[in-house]
Amino acid sequence: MAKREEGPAGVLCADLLSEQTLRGALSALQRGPIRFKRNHVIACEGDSADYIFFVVNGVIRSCKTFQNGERAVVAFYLPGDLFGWDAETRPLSIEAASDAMVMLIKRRGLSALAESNKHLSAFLRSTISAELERAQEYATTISMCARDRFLAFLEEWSRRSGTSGSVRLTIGYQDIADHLGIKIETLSRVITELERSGALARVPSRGVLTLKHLPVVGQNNR
Amino acid sequence: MAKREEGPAGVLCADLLSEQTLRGALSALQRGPIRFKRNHVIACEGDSADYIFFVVNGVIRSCKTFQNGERAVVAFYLPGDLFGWDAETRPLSIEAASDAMVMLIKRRGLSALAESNKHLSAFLRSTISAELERAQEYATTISMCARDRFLAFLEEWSRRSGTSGSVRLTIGYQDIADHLGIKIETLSRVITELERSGALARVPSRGVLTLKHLPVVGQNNR
DNA sequence: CGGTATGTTGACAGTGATCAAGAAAGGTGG
DNA sequence: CCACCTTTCTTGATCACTGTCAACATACCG
Repeated sequence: MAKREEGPAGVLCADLLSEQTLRGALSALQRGPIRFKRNHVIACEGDSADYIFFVVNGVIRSCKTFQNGERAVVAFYLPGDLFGWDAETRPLSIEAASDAMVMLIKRRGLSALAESNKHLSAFLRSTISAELERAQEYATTISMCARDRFLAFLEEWSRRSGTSGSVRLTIGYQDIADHLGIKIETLSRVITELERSGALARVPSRGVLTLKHLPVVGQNNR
Repeated sequence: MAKREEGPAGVLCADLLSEQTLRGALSALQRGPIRFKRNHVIACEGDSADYIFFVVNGVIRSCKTFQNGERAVVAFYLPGDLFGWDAETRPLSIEAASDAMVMLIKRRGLSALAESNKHLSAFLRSTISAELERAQEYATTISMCARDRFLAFLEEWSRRSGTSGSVRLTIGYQDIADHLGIKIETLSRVITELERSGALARVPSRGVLTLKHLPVVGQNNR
């Protein structure tokens, strides 16, 4: 589960690659990788969902923007993640949370391919299941206070990005705040306070947080 | 999408039933329906997930209980819902939020069946996808104020239960509050205030809320 | 170098949590 | 059917956390 930035062709999953025909069929369905700059909107809420996405590098966010300008960042996708397997029309917009490279895969084509290939079919099911489980774990933070939401986020980010000890946050605070459902000022204060209490060390250079110790999450609520 | 309480055998999906062999194979995998009383714990967090569940009637909740006794209700499942397709071990506990009848289906068996039946395979994928989409829609409420969270909940409940105009809440306020990440006192106040302002009418009898009009959700945040 | 985007800090206000008490509803046994 | 008990919901007073507004600091970029 370490790094999976394997480049254009050999994409989806090591197991799947062993099948020569599948590999060929897949490469016929995919476009890219395409480069996106930070904050570029890759797909809009309401668009027809013709493609699913594979993150080669960078971070993608899926989010909803409300009429009043507020925004909820529902999820982040990291290198190796396959996502966007939604309904016919996208319920959320897909945007680059950092400079990123993304591969696009035809949804219908992949769907058809899954009909005839049971490995692919099982793989897709487990991929979606895993995302559902993450979404549900995220949902358990709804009753937590700002500090615990951030710690839960850090924990998940650390786990998913495969790093240990130090966590490199390559996305902006605004994105994190919108993901946690708190304001950026509150996020800033939380981080400052964690640093002051010695739970966290901030490396001055480039968005790198080093966590020294994680206080238990889920003890306090709002 | 109306009522789907079709009883033991003819369970999963109308399309699937047309296949005689599938029907037979499925009935070999399922147990039940089993009756559970309100608050009965059907499966615990950490248990191995040998079965998935099909709700025949009543309401099931999946939730996480924290060390401090706080609880987060991640999702409710209504009659017709198929769920519990998690990892090997359950990330959440499964409990009856009202008196309910549930069918249990062997996970491994269904998984094996899906390998050889592409309709079932596609059906499972779309079922999980739909749940993911609901979880993500739910996630967009994380930044909302108590009132808007409740309204979003009512909207979803109304849509999913297939009623229009009047919504019958067959579950307790505590469950709803824990689902929305607010305290029961706050929930009570929100409902009282909505009623006072004329947005909602409460039918005195038995947990039946009649909604007259839904104010726009997502305008205010906390 | 200046300008814009991003993050930090302070003062204050508002929402929701907490604590406490009471009311209403459901269930049980007489 | 009523008395009693338990559970669930309601309401009030107070407090803590987080949002808001504003000013400033810092980093980034042409």
